[in-house]
Amino acid sequence: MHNVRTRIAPSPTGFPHIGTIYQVLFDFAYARKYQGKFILRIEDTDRTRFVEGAEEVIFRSLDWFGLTPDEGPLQGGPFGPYRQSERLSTYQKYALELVEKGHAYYCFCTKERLEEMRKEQEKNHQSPMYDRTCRKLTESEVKEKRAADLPYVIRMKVPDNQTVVLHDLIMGDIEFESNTIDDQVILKSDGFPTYHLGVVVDDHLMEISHVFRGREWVSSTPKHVLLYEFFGWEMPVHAHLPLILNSDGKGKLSKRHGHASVDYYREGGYLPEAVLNYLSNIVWNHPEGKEIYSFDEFVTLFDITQITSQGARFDLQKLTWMNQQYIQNMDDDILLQKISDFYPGRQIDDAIIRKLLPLLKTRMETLKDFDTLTGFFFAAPAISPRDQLEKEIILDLRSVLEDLGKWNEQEILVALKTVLEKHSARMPTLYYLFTGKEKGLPLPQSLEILGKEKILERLRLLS
RNA sequence: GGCGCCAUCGUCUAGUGGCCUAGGACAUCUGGUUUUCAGCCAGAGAAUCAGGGGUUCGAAUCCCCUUGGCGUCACCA
Repeated sequence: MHNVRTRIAPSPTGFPHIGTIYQVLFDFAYARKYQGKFILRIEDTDRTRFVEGAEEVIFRSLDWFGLTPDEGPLQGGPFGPYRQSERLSTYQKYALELVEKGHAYYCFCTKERLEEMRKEQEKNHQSPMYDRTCRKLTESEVKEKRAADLPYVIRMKVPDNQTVVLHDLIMGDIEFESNTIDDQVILKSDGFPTYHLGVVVDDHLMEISHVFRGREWVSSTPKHVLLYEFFGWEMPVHAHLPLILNSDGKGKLSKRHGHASVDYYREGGYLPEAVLNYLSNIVWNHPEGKEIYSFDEFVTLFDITQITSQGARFDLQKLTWMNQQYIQNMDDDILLQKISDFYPGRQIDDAIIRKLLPLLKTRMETLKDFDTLTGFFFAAPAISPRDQLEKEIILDLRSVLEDLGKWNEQEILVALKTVLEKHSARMPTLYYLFTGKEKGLPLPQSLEILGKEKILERLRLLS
């Protein structure tokens, strides 16, 4: 096998989809596994859908997951440029080569005509396909139209009655009848290539060895197979990954769902390693049945031919559970770092948080929970007693805590219990009085950490 | 509709002809620990392996059909 080179080829048309990361996971892992390279190529060939700034968000997202490419627009490399809009002349050259070889042809049909044609076909219950009108044009007719400066596209000339087979690493061989394949446009009238020409040319030129992509691509892959044949190039190994479905099972995970976006996780306090773990686990199983495993472990153990063949529904609940597991088992120093990274610009007292960490770890599902759990440590909640009973409890609390000899967890607990018993109240009441919420971090430890002075002061303010 | 893919608990899956009266995880429910909430521990319910035919001594596992789901049919990727 020659050098492993994998790639992700997103188009900058919006926020990065979690499905893109799912693909990159395999690109990246495969490249690491075989000491290869992982390449990022920006497929910005659709000017109508181009979104300003989308490219930067892609870079940032990959970095956040630790899936930084070895080659790409940012890091450069020997196969650049890595942006398709900067490679236009290349595609034009190859499109022309195909025309010369008789594998492609000029098409002058207008959009209106094509639309009408499709309508007609649908009415007659035929599958919509280009009717090959321009394929019949003579050389001189083409010359004439070109001279008249008519807008044109270049289409691939799909052969008749041929079986096109796709060898897929995961799915095995899949056969297609060439008669069902459309004479796809490969070069648009604006001089930009379509996806089909773009990928094939670039994957070849960039010496991509393995293409991992979603299953939604298999039906257009025979076109790519043909293109490789036309050019006389060796086709990279293809592996089509099972789709990630909406949690209701209806269709591909769509942008309608907030959690389809990579930002949802970063902003929601999810850990990239947990997300990656989850993403790999929905289609791959650890040989020992483990569900929590590191990316490195995944890299050494996974076998691309052994991943699941079914589309998997996205289960945010399970991801959240995994995230909680990661937090719970995380080294204190690392967690501390993650927390302060998550709240940039905030002055956080490391000493206090370090003491809270053991209490926090089993209670934080995401880093975002840090705020709700520890809020009252940094500012007294704006509350007041809700009834006469609470007023009395506060008074008792003040005197009992004031008299406390030692300010530690055990003593505080005894004191709290005394007050509780006297009024036959329950813990949640105290939680409300101290934190503004009826549940949270263990109270005795929390009060100890916060300190006697602060606590008494707050009680004074309450009464 | 054409073409292609897929089909095991609610969800993700294990399972590659006998070890399966189908295992694990999430979720759900119950009990225990306990200062609230978590966590942890123990346990329960939950899949006639989509349905129907074969093949075989034997099928969740192999074959066929049906059904269902998904994908795709653009000068979008």
